[in-house]
Amino acid sequence: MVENDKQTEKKIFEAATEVFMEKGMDGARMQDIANRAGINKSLLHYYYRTKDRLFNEVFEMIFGHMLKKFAPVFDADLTLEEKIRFFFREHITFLQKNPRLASFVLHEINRNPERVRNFIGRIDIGRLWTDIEAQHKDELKKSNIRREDIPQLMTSIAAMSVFPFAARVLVKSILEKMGYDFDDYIEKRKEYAAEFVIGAIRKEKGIREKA
Amino acid sequence: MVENDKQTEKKIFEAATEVFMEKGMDGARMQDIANRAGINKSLLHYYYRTKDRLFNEVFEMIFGHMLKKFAPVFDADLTLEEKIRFFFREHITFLQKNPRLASFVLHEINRNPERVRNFIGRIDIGRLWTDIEAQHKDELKKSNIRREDIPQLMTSIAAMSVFPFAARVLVKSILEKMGYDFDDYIEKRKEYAAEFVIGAIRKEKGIREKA
DNA sequence: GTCTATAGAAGGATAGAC
DNA sequence: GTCTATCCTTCTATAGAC
Repeated sequence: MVENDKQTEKKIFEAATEVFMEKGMDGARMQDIANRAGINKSLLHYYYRTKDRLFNEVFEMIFGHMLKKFAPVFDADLTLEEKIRFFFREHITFLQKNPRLASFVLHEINRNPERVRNFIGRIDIGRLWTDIEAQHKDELKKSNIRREDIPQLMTSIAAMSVFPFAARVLVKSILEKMGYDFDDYIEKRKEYAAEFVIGAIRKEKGIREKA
Repeated sequence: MVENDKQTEKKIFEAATEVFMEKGMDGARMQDIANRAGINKSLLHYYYRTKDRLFNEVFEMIFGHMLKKFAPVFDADLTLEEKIRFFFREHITFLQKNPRLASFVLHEINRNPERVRNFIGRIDIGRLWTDIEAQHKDELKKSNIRREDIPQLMTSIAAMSVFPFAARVLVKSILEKMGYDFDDYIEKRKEYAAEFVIGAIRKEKGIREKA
């Protein structure tokens, strides 16, 4: 049945996504994936040949999905501050729905650098970069952000959003021991992170004007 | 030879630390560890019984070492701003010397939450927390930082320092494609991160004074 | 396309000689 | 304490029936 083919392949892919996200490539077992998909182990190989191929397809999907979440930042017709608020709202909500994603991607990236380079190679980052610079030339100048500071700023923004999820278990443990609720903390972070970054940027201007 | 006992045990421990940091618990092979230590596989079991025990000892050492790096923040006789500058200088330098540490710890933490809870259980976090609050009561009030914002601030500080290393391969790939040097970026981050956070905090005051 | 059975390899762990 | 040899389990992958 052709109907069933797609069904099965999809079920396998979804089961594999779950298991790989939970255990990572090295910790995942083909048997677990088969069980979760409700099919036989051999079928995995019938559809995907090897564990490696299956993992690669899953990883590329997830990593691509994650990078896509950054896209609006590069073309939205918004001011820099609006973009920052927009980004944190969307991105943290995305990670909220996929709490294991950050940790999974970071681990697998470091485990196999080649994969990342392949991926990065396919993107025209130079283009995105100059777009950002062009779009916000005035704002960057007003905030006294030099070209060489852009990597610092970009990674700081990513850090504010990703870290709480990447260190989820640790942060959650500590917060709960102090009587805070993790979900509530994340919800509040959408706004906090935006104001934090905007404040940091405004300050660059302030300090240098005084000097 | 008693001399050699310590020698061997230490060599094993060091080799294990390297291999576990590189491959993670699931990806590490006892054979690799034996090879790197220049001894036989059986000796690993002679000294550490199982892979699990060996891993646990390594993990506890690394995790403990990492947490210790946060200690000065809680008792140093410095102002809040001085502490922030001190922290980033010390902590980023520490991660610079152990570039795989962040990624390793984050992965293993999420893979086995129980381990973290054990560890956290042993620390009197409540005490540390109230110390921080007491030490900087006036400064926190001046910057209009409410008690409920402390988790946001603390995780933001950790994020600024840890993220570039946790996402090392990705950040490095992108920066290099744009003509930046990663090591240079990290070196500059020691100061950038501090000023970024201090700016963000000052701003909380500013915004609310205007309103 | 899906299953059962099994090959084949790898890895953790132990026994026993030295 | 250290090595060689080997056991035993687990896991990926394939062969072959239906």
